[in-house]
Formats: sequence, C-alpha cells, structure tokens
Amino acid sequence: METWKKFDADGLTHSATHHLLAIEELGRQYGGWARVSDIARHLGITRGSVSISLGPLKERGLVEVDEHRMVKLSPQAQTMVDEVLAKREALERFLSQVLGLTPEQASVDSCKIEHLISPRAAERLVQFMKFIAGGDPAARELVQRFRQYEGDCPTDGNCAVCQGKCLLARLAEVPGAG
Amino acid sequence: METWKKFDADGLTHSATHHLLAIEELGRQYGGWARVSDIARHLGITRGSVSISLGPLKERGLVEVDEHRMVKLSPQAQTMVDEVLAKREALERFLSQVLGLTPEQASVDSCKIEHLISPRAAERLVQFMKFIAGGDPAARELVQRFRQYEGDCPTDGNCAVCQGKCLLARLAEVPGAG
DNA sequence: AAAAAGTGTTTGACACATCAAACACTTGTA
DNA sequence: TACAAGTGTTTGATGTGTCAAACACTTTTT
Repeated sequence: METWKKFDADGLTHSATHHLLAIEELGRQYGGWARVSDIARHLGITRGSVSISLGPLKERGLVEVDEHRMVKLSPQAQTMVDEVLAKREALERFLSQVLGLTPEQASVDSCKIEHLISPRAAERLVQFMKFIAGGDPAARELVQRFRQYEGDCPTDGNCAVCQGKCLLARLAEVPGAG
Repeated sequence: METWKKFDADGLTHSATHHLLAIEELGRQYGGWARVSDIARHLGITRGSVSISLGPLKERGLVEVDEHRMVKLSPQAQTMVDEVLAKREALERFLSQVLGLTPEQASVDSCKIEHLISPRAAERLVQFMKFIAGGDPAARELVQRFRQYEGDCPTDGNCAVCQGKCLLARLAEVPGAG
C-alpha cells in the first residue's frame, strides 16, 4: 500500500534517464562527449531545461563536464544506461516479436515501461526471450501460433481491455504456475 | 523522439489512477461511496493532498460528491478503473505465472506499469495469457519448462541486466516474427 | 453540556520538470 | 574586424504532487 509512490529506479527519474540516454546516443560520434544544445534538440526541450536537469546529475557524479562544457557519462552512469538499454531491448522484442505490436508501438511502450520494471522482472524477461528465441522448435512454433491467434472469445465479452474480444474474468490460471 | 514526454493514459496520471482505484476499493463496502480520510489513509498521503487531488477529478466529472462529502466514481471513471484493473491483472498474471516472479513483486511491478502500456499491448497480453492458459497442452508444458529454465548462458556474459547469466547482445530474433 | 477526537479544506512551502526571456560568452560569416 | 548566429546559464513563471499546519466543522466520548 506504500510502494505505489516510489517511482524511480536507482534514483533515476524518467526525465533523468532520458537525459543520460541522450548523452549516450549523441556521444557515439564524439567519443562519448555531447553538447547541451544537442541534448535539448534531441529531447525536444529547451537548452535551459537541460542545463538545469544536468545540475543534479553532475553533483551526483553521473555526468562529467569538459573545460569546453562538453558533457559525458561517468562510468557509473554508463553502466546504468547499459542496463536501461538492455531492459528496453528485451521489452521491445517481447512486445514486437511475441505480442506482435508494430515496431513503433513496441518502441514507445518499452520506453515508457523500461525504467519501472524490477531487476528481477527484467532478468526473467531476458531469459524468456532467450528461451523463446533459442533452439527449441516447440517454443518457436508456439510463438508463431500465437502470432496468428487473435483470441476470439465466444463468451459474452465484457472484458474492459479487449472490449468483447475476450473475457479476462474467466482467464484460467496457468496450471502449476504461480 | 517526442513521445517520451507524454506520460498519462486517458489523461489519468499515476496519482489520479490511484485515487480512483482507492475510491473503488474503499467503496465496495458502502455502495461505492468513500471518505477523503479513508482514501488518504489507504494511499498513505495526507487528507489535504487527497482533497486537492480530488478537485480536478470532480471538475472532470470523474468523481461525484455527496451532501455529506462522501465521494464516488462516476460511471465514466468506473469504466476507466475497470480497464486499469483488467490490465493490471493480465500483467500480474504474466509476471507471476509466466516469468515466475513472486506474487508480491508481480503486484508491485504491474501497479507501476499498468497505466503506461498501450491499449494494444494490454489487449495482446490478455490474449497471450488466454493462449498460454488455455486448452493447449503444448503451451502449458512450455511455460512449465520455462519456469525451470534459469537461462544459464555459456557465453562471456556481459549483459547489463542479468549480469553474466545471459548475453542479451546475442539474443536471436524470433524467426519469422517482428 | 463540555471536551476530545476526527474530518475536509485551505494555505504556504518544497521538489520536479518544464517554459520563455534575458544575459554573457563563443563561434561563424560577411 | 565587426556583426550575426549559436551556446550555456540564470531568472521568474507554471503545473503537478506532495507536506505540515492552521482552521472550521462534525462526531464521539466523558
């Protein structure tokens, strides 16, 4: 009953995560270094906002600054960003390759979700994707079948999510799971 | 590059969602009616905060007020809450029954994620759970196998998420998917 | 009936994330 | 070289979500 308020993983807010991510992406061309202006453009916010947001990140040792005011991720921040990207990739693949969302929708959803899922969930999701994509033909075949499946449910659909296409209320437990 | 800022589904913020959810839960014993104090206790915030948060929800016609200052969800809000609960349940089941998280962790994660996933992702996730839990023995057996699977990866593990237990970078595409 | 406890609201404050506008400084162009 | 353009910061503002404290009102207890 108290957990719902805690919103940031590693003390990284959604906004901060995107600032670090932007530095990572922009820095690829310049040995990790990026400019405030480019970060702002990349995120679609003003230079002033970026300047302010970067303040706490510098203080926390996540962002380093040049004498030419170029900014760069600290090793610690780089690790955090790697984790974020790994989580996001696993999510994105699950959403597109298993659930069958368009790549665009999968990308949007995974961006929003990535920084909220627990490390354990991320780990298991990665393993799930390995499991599904791995050598086992049964797993691959099953995903193929699900991609065809549209879950047309013969019952009196009143599921709020799928609006008549399914009936969540009668969703059976996975036997022996949970 | 612009979507990352938009954060609320249906214009319902995370906070507003929880206020509505609290009214729904507390109202079960009193024909849908709840008190500000109880909502505050339930959410672990002050009465003042609830009072203020309820203001916009009243104006938007999502929350109705009694002459005794009891509050209740409007039909529209009830529908929204039903959707949220359905999404959350599908997520929670996926996390616990498929990925094998503890029920507690599954609950926490689904609470955080629920209001961010797109309708399409929610719909497909519900269908996925139906598919998995449905009559097909192959699907059920596969989930059982995954629950055993811990994804011990023989490669030089440098995956930031699973820290050596897997290698996300070499995660294969699901053939024919995406 | 009086005192105590509880309830809902309002106020002033803070943190976060954003903006526009002004400022000082650097870079690029004419 | 001078002027224009671009860059990074600062300031004052807004909106959201929270707090503590004060206030008025109602309910319960004594």
